[in-house]
Amino acid sequence: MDDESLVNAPVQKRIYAVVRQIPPGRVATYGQIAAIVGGCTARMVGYALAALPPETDVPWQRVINRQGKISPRGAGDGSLRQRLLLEAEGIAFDQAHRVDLGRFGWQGPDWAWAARHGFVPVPAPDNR
DNA sequence: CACGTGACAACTC
DNA sequence: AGAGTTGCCACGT
Repeated sequence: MDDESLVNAPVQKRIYAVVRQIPPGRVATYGQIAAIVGGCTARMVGYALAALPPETDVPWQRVINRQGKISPRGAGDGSLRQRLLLEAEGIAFDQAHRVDLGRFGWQGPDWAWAARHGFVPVPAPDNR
């Protein structure tokens, strides 16, 4: 089915698929997405999200940098919108405009889902 | 805490 | 068919 096509799909498409699996009220980092997709660097994730249309179904807003902060984006207004969207989902920002990845950090997609898309083996998401 | 480095893919002309 | 341009990082020292 289309799911398997994902394996042959361009990297960006795979990234979108993973980001789409992030549940509301949860945030993931570029590096995390990159690690799940595999063979992809964190920057590639940023590039992919930057190429997303304004009406995409991909929750790009839930993807933030490793610092737990929102990327500055070119204009800067987009960052504000992203923050509002996250707050609307229940994500809390601290005084430093940072999100506690330990609380809201996404633990990764379901193994069954990942396996279905050929995202296995998935690198250990910091079992901590 | 700040700076510099390392590193890729997709789109358009 | 090829080349150039554009684009929301992470890590170590």
